[in-house]
Amino acid sequence: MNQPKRYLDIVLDIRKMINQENIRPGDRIPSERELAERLKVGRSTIREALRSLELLGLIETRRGEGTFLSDHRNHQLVEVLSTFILQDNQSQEDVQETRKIHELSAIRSICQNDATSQLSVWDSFSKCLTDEEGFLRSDFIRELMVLSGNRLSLKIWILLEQYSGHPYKGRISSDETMMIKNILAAIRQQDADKAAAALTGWIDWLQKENEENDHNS
Amino acid sequence: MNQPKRYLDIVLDIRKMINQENIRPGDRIPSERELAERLKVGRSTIREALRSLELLGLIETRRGEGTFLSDHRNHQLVEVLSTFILQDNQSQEDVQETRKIHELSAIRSICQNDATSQLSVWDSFSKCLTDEEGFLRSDFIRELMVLSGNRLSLKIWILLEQYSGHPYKGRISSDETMMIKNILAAIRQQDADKAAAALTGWIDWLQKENEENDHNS
DNA sequence: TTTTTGAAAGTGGTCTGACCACTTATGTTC
DNA sequence: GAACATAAGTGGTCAGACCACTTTCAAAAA
Repeated sequence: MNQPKRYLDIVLDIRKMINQENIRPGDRIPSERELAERLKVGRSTIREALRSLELLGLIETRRGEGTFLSDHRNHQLVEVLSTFILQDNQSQEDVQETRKIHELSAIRSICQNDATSQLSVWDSFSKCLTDEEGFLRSDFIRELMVLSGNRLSLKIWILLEQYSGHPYKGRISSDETMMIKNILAAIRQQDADKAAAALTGWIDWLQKENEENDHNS
Repeated sequence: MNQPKRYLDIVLDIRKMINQENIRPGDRIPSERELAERLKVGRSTIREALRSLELLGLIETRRGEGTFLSDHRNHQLVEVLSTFILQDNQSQEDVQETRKIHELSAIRSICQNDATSQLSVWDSFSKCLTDEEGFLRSDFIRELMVLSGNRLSLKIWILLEQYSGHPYKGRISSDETMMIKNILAAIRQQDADKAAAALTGWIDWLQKENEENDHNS
């Protein structure tokens, strides 16, 4: 009777327990030893279930303190999945392009925000531009991703940015200031197509820049 | 100094091992006992890492046979996650939206292909439409993702599609045939904006459809 | 010879008990 | 009352032991 995985039942039992005892995100769940006793299984089985849930970002464990129900917004699974997905996808082009996909979608999304959100967006960016000292390209793009409001997309972008060799390292040059101002202007006008085009221009320009640097070095 | 989780390192070690030894989906990976010896950790630690990967659908374990690398198409991830996470609106919306991002980018990319590629695209889709029996919505969208040529984007999409509860299950109804024809027409005209708009229409229509079904059941 | 059988080896599944490292609560001392 | 030391509780890890199951392969049977 191929007895199907005990730890999977445990996962469901734990979920049921969380429901019944009204455990909320951030609360502590019973200790491993207590769970083992209550569910009448070994502690190792409990741990296998918990580790799975932890990898999914559903719970959080702190040594010496306990196990806590997470507010599963972490999307931690992306990090692990990505290492598996990207393993055979050495095609750098795919990574670059996918990163661009998320960036362009983000700026389009921002353009479609309502006016009040629009205002805060403007604030964030113009503050960045005036602060000439130490403001990096990656900060600008990251701000873009954050403001789009899609946290999953942000997480994916962070990973892709790392995997594609940090294309946005370095400070914003005076040449680029104009491009960025064009991007901001398009956002202000809520013109998604124009903003996307302007951003594409900057990204491609940067990429060419990076390639030249790679050649020289 | 909070020693970072050992089993997470193991996950990465296993990934590296898979890479180095060129283990392909379907192949067997070393036994738990061998992994424990090679990585110099206890078997229980190995198991915690493997259980996590199993829940993610990245590997498959068969008692008495061994552990096998899966072609990440497994369902249990969705089942477990949905029981935990379905309540959380924000993250669900993020997943849906991110999936849509990849779909729209794919269709835009296809529209920008050259004429010869365009032709084969047309072939693939029209063959799907004439084959009325058993042609599923997911097949159409998947074909879209494949034809875009970005394999990384395709892989991410597959995961998101599972993670968001298989929104494209079911056959294409006669109502939808018209929408799809509009999409194909836009592709033929290489009009990216039009194609994206048409696809958005279909996706949103489908989403509304799914929500109604959920209410009824 | 070919087929059947069955014991052995190998694998994942589970349990137990023992430490370790860390945090929190408790109580003691100053 | 404050500072410190101790104990209790918790997750992290390990080793060893069975169990259930599959595969293998050599011995026995046909």
